[in-house]
Amino acid sequence: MICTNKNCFSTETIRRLSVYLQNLRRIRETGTHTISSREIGAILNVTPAQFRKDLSYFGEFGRRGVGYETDQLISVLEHILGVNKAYYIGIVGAGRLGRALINYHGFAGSNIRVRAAFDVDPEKIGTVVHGITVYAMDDFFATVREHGIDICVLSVPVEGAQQATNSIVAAGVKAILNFSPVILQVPDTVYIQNIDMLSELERLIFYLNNDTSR
Amino acid sequence: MICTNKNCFSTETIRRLSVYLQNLRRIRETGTHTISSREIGAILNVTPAQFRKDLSYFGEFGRRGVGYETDQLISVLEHILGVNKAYYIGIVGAGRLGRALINYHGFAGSNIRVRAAFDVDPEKIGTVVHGITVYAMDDFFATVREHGIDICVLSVPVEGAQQATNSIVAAGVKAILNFSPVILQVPDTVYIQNIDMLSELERLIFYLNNDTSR
DNA sequence: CCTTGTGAAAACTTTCACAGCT
DNA sequence: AGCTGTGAAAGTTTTCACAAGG
Repeated sequence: MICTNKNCFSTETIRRLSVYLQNLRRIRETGTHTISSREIGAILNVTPAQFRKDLSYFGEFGRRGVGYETDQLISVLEHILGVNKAYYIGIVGAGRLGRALINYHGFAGSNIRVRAAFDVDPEKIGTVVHGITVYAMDDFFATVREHGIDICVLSVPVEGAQQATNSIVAAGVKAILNFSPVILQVPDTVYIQNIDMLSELERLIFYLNNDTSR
Repeated sequence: MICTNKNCFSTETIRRLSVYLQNLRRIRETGTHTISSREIGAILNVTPAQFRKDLSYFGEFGRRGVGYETDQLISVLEHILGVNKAYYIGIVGAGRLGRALINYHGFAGSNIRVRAAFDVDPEKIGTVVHGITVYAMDDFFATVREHGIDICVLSVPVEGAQQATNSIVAAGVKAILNFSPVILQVPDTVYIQNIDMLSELERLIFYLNNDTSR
């Protein structure tokens, strides 16, 4: 549950808004100028009512009898999410996963920019991966300042995850995307999203074992 | 909502059980033989009641006045999730992300084994990445049979995602972990979990912009 | 006749609070 | 005294269904 000064809505609403945005960008490429909640629902596997409700927390953006204008809907979503300005990412942990993320193609078309990477391994420090320099964790604080890092992606091994998190918090970064399979302890002024591949896979395994016929 | 022949419970329950399992394995390493729901709750940021409720759908595993035996709890969770036998993974798309996943360290200690990778790029086909051969998508069907692939991880670029999914479905694989930012269309006999980095980051950006003081 | 926006209802999930056992 | 297991209550999210508008 999230409450702004205007309204309260589900955290899932925000996740879905981002999914709507990404997919509408792709839909726009196909030359679709107008789209209804029913059409969006069919493409994104969401009920039309869910889509309309999600938007309703932020205003009225459609035309009755017609639907939504693709362009307008995209700017509305960008504005709601706040992604109409650039955000700078620091990748903490320049192992295989970290290096893959530096060059992640899915950020294309968004305002998210990877600006720096960090590691403790002297072999990696100073190397340049796809135009991004790998800095020492010792220089973390200064480098975060210098590059204006807004969000850190944590891709270090489990053992170092909490310690790296402490550095991130100490440097004043308020948002962390965590790929390590640990629950990080942070003050509640810092936002965390966890991406846990193992638990997603184990969930799939549960489904395979329990034909929860849908 | 998931219903087996015994019981109904939240899909979130399953996700959490997997998180409990991973963390209990780590807790066991520290020599903890007994643990209470209160202690687990503090470590994993879950209410003790939530933990007990999650388990209650599957039986009674604790001792009143004492707590849970770590070893026993781990086997119970492995058994519930069905991860006490090995599962074989095929990585579809051997780009940067795919290659990082082939060597993903987080699978250590689990029964999840990467067995094969696939790509359409002739440059990549036939190469061996950390002991895993990259096969041609043309050989997908046969290779899936040969290696007994249970789950496919989809790490191809957006443009090829639906087509690759169609091959996966046609080959009879019933579970997909999807890293591409598209909603895949599959028959409802196939289970999908989506991992969408961009939407997780955009959610963090929303939080940064709306101090939803918690 | 089609589609949006939305209160109200339904469905689902979490938390409470306490009986029951060690 | 301390902790589990759980029905019942509270809280949250989704869906329904329809008024209002093009």
